[in-house]
Amino acid sequence: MSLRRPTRHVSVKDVAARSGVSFQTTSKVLNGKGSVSQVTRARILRAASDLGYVPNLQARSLVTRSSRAVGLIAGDFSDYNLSRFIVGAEREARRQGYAVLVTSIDAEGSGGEYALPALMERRVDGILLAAPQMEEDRAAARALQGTVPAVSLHHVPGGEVSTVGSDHVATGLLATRHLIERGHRVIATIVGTRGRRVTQSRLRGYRLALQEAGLPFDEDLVDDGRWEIAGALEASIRLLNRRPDLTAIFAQNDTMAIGVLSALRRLGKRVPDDCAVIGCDDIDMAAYTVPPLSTIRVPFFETGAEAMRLLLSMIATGSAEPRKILLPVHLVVRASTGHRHDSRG
Amino acid sequence: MSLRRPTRHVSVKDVAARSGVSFQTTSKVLNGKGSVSQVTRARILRAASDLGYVPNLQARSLVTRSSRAVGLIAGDFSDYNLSRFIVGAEREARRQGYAVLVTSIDAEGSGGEYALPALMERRVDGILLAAPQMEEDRAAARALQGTVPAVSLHHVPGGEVSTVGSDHVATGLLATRHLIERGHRVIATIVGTRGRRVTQSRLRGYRLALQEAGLPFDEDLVDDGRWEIAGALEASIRLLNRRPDLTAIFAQNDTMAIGVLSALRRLGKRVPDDCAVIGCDDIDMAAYTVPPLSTIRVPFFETGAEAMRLLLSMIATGSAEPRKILLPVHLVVRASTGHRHDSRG
DNA sequence: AACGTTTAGGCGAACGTTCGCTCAGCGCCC
DNA sequence: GGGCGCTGAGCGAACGTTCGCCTAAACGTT
Repeated sequence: MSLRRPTRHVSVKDVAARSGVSFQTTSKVLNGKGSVSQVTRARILRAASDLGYVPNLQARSLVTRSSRAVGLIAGDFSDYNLSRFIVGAEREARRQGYAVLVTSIDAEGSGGEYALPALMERRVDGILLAAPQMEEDRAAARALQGTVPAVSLHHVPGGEVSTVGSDHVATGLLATRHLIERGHRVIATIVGTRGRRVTQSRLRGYRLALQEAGLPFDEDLVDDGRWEIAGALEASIRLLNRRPDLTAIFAQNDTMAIGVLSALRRLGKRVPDDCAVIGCDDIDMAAYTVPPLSTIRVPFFETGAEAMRLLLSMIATGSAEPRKILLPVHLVVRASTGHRHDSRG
Repeated sequence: MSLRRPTRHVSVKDVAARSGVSFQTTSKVLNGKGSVSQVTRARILRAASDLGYVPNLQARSLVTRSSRAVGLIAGDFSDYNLSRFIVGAEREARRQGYAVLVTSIDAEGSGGEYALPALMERRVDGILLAAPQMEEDRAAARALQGTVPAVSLHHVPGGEVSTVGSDHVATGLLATRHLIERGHRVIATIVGTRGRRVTQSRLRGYRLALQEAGLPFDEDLVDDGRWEIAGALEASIRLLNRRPDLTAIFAQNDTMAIGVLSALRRLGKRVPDDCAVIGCDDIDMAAYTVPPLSTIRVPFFETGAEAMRLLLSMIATGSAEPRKILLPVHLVVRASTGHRHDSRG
């Protein structure tokens, strides 16, 4: 009864003492290994349940050298997309009996240099990265080298880290192509933060679609909405000032699309008649804006699950060879892109 | 070099070997304990950094009997409110050097009976509950008894668990009182899931405000929006059918308020002239609906931080005495409740 | 009756720490 | 010059597991 600070938990030795066998035998029974007679097995199990025995996974991982825990380095998960991703990842980890240790890092990326060592101290078996603001963080990428298997939602400098994501180029392509098919010829786009890869890829999709249709690309039709409602609202106004002839706007996410709708309403423009709007992501709210928002559905939840699946398989097989997985996206048509537009170009 | 499955990490013994002292002395230096001469101290630190030593917190917690980790049992954290709460809690834990182990449980509450043992196996020092769907879960509450300090965001049967939350009665009161001050006399309310405590408390606030003003309470003015946009949309239509004379709607959260706005637009009613709308929570989007939504700001982030602070202090002091903390909410006036309404009652 | 083979369970060691005790050496004081 | 009190460092034990090896008894076989 040598008690230190906190109350002692019941250990395998306590169970052993109560059932009159060695603690190693107890361990065997509890893990279903070795050969133990029916009667002692029953006696041990009984004792364990009487005592309320809960195995100590920390002690176990000390000897097995595997914690069956993964670390998750996440950006702000009050962001809808990220949170869906995390839910998917957590669910999959749990399904496979892994614990998830989360550390979030701030928008400015502070905490990033702290997050990794903190997880390593806890001996996680692998790391899942979900913090887009780190995508150009070379220091973090280097720190990750040769530690533990890692999978990332975002790009990681060096290309040594496996990546799971959705096809952002296709996203931009499908959205823009849809507008073109609806008869639009002057199509603006509101992009997210310029430095981000997503932004560039979706923009590339946009240009590709224009090119396919033989439409010119015009810098005046691109503006920056900083991923925010307010940013997109202002960008919409600037765009319409520069190009009053535009008839459609592709916003690089649904949140910004809501800002666009807000701006158009304020300017007295009808959607989709005066101007069509399409977003990306397909957040819950997209179906309930006025008018309901056409969008490109991005499978965040599935991406998270898939990323975790990949990570756990890398842990299991010990494979370190980096893979890149892209999940498909698809078009969801709602009222904001309406029916066929009468091209006036 | 007795390597098992995964690669061996460098341990305190490796550092000791390289600097020619016993590993216990090395441990002392690394923890800043004991008395060690400057020169050996420097030598040890040098060796540790050369080798890239990372302490093993699992081994440490084995002997100290404290993992410096807390468990977080969360509902769906793609829910905005919950995610803000979690961000606040995680941030505070990190600030105090604690790791956070998350397990999410599904909407139906499945996974709840699994979550607790999973955390106990990992020997968390405390548990933070943030899964409103468990608020009547007696089995879970019992399972929590006498294990480890716990703090909850939601009510826990038995009242043995400390609770941190915001003042839901005040929320309903402030919202309704605001509408009354604006001159409204027939005020409807759209509630969330009926069984929930939040729902009941906010409804109580609503009734209190009516009573204050000498207005009658009418069941016909209450309908259920199930916390969802769609639910609130349907509820709004039912309400207006039953009571075409209503001039204001108080939705029990902003998401439902958006559904209300959507319904009113569909019915050709102007906001706030024909009908004023107020929500609760103050989600980001509230400022960008058409018209911008008046609401009651609920401090989710701060609630999370406060809850974690309480939990960690309980862990530190060993105190088990349950506390109830309520954080204040406040009114945010925007266009959806407009200016003074001409009472026609 | 002597010999393999299986079955049931014990035992020591290791995982990476922390902690408290011991002990040698040294300078200091009366 | 003997006792005292530091300082610097070592050592054994413990935390709660898993794992591989060992052994004693029981069994079946010619």
